[in-house]
Amino acid sequence: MHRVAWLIQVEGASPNSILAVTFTNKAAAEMRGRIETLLGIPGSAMWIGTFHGLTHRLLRLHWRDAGLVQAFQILDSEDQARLLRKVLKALNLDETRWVPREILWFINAQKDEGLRAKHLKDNGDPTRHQLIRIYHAYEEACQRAGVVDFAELLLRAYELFQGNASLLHHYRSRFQHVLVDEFQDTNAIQYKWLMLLAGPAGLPFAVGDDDQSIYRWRGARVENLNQFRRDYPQAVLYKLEQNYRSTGTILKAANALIANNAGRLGKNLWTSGEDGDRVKLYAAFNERDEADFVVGRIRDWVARGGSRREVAVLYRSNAQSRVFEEAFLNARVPYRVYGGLRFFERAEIKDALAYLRLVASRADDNSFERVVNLPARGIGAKTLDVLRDLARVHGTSLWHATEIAVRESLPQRAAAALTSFVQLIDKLAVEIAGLELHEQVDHVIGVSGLIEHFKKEKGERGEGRVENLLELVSAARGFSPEGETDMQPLESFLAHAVLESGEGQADPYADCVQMMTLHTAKGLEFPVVFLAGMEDGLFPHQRSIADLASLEEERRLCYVGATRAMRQLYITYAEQRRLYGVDQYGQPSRFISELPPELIEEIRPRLQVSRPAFVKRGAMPEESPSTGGMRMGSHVRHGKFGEGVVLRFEGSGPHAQVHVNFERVGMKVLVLSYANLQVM
DNA sequence: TACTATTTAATTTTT
DNA sequence: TTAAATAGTA
Repeated sequence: MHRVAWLIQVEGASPNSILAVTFTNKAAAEMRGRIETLLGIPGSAMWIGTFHGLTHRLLRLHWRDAGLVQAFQILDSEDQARLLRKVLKALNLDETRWVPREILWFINAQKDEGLRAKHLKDNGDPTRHQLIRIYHAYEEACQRAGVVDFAELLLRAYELFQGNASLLHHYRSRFQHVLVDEFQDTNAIQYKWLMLLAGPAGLPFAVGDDDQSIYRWRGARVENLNQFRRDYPQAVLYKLEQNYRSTGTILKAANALIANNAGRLGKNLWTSGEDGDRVKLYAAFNERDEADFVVGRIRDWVARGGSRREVAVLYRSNAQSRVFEEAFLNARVPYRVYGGLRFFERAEIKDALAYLRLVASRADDNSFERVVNLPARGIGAKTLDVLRDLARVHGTSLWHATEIAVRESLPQRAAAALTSFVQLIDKLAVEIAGLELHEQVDHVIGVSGLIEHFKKEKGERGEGRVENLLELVSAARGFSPEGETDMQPLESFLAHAVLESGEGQADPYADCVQMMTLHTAKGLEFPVVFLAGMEDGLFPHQRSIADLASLEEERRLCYVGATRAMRQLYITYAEQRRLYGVDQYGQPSRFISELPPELIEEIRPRLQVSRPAFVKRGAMPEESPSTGGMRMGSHVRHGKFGEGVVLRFEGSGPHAQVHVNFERVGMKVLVLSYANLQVM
C-alpha cells in the first residue's frame, strides 16, 4: 500500500496505471480502503481486486474477443460438480469408476496449469485418455451453456491477452505498475497472466513469503518466486526480517521449526521487543479435556482484563471445531467460527438465486434443474430424463425442451406440472420488470413458493432458512455494483454472489473468541493463540506424512499458525481422541519436538477427566485428591495386585475411579481414594 | 412421486 | 459423528 502511495505521490504515477492483485475479497477491500485513507483520493481509478475479480472484469469488457456470450454466468464449485455429473451421465460413464470429485480435481489442475484438453496427450494411458475425453466434453458443455468456472476466468483472460496483440498492448501500456500480494500463492496460470500483462520491460512488484506457502495442493507454486527473479534479473530482493508482531520467544520457536524445511529462500525473524512468556504445552487426556483447558485459560485471560476477540483457537481441520463449540457453549463463552459454509453457498440462497437466474436467462440449465421441482410440484426424475434427452437431441436448453415435451411426449400430469412451472417463471419475469433489485428478490422468493416451502421444514432449521432468504433481500438492498459496468443490477448482483461468496461480516465488533482452521488464519494476528490438536496424524495430517513435500507444507502451516500469536502461544494435544466416532490414541505431533525445549513450558494436566459433561458444574473439585502426577499410561503399583498401567479415569471427587490393567491379574476398576496407588 | 431409512465415506480453501 | 447420497416404501 505504501508502494502505491509512493508511486503516486513521489513518482507521479497516474492512479490509472496501477493494478494491484490479491487472493481474497477481504484483502482487496482492505487494500483499497487503506490506499484511499493514505492518499485521500478515491481508489476507483485503480484496478484493485482478486485475480478472479479482475479477470472477470476483463472478460465482461471483452466478452466477444474472449469467445463468450455477453450474459455468461460463473459457476461456483458446486455448480461445476453438478455440470460435470451431467456430462458424465451423457457420456454414459459409471460414477463409481469415474468419480466426479477426482475428475473435477483433474480438470481444475489442468486449467491451473494453463492446459486445455486439446493440449493434453494420453501417452497411451487409457485412464488418462478417458479423463481427457471427459475434459473435452466438459469444455463443450460449458461453452454451450455459456458458463465459466473459476479456473476458466483466469485461463480465458490469459488466452485473451495471448491471442490479441492490440488488446494486450493497450493494457500493457495502461498498467505500468503491476503489484501482487501473497505471491507464493500464485499458480502457473496466474503467473503467466501477470507476466504477459507486465511485459518483459515491465516493473512488477511482488510481496510474498515462501515459508507461508500453504496452498501447493491447489496449484500454488512457490517456485514462482525464483522464476520471477529469473524473468526479471534486474529485480531487487528485500527481506523483511524484523517482526513487529510477536514476542522473541515465539519468533525463536517459529524459526527453529521452519529451519527443518529444505530449499527455503531463507530468513530469520527477529524483534527488538521483549522475549515474553514461554510457549505453553498442554497434554490433554482427550479432546474434551483439551477443550476444557482452552476454555479455562480463556476465562483466566478475560478475568485478567483481556478481551475474547483477542483469542484465537486454531486447528487443522474443520471437524475439530465441534468439541470446542460444545465446550464454549457449556461455559457460556461467546465464540465465532470462521469458515464452513458461506452465505451465498447455502442451499436456500442458491435456490433463490437459481430462480432469479432463470428469470434473467431461461437457457440456464443448471438453475432450471435446481428449482424445477422445488417446492415439489410433481416433476420427478423420469420427466427430467425425458427433458434432458430432448434437449440433447435438439441441441437446445431444457427450458426450450419443455415446450417440445409438453406438445409431444409426456403424460398428462407431468405436462400440466411443467406448464405451470413455465408460466410461473414467465409471470415472475413480467412482474419484476422495472422493480428495484431488492423488490425483485423479495417478490421472487415469495411467489416462487420458496418461503412457504422452507417454513414447512420442521424445527429451527426451517426458520433459519427463511431468515436467510429475508437476509438475501437486505443484501440486495445494500448492494451497489462497482466498476464501470453496463450490466443490469440483477445480473451484476448474481455475478457478485458467485465471486464473493459472502464471508458474513456479521458484527465484527462482537467480543467473541475466534475459531478457525490454520489456513483461514493466514494474514491475521491475535494476542493469544491456541494451536489445538497437535498430534501426528491430525497435524501433520495422516495423508501428508508419507510424502516429504507435503510434510514440509504441513510444517509451513504450523509456522503460519505459530506466527499468528503476538504475546501468548499455547500448544495442546490429546492422548486420546474420538474422531469420526472412533477412539484413537495418537502421538504428540513431531512438530512439537522440533521446538527448542527451553522455549517450552509444560503444563501438567489436572486429574479428573473422562466425562466432564456428566458432572454438575461446581461439583468439580479444583484439585483432585492424591493423584500425585498420575495420568493415563502411568505405571502404578498396588499393594495387592502388583504393577499395572493406568488406562482411564472416571468421575471426580471422592468417588473418582481409575481403570488399571495389571500385569498379573488384568483389568481392575478401583476407587482412587482407597486404592493407594503408587506412581512408578 | 414424495418421503423415510440406510449406507457410505471423511484435509486444508478462495474464487 | 455426521452429512450426503442412495435405496426402499407409502
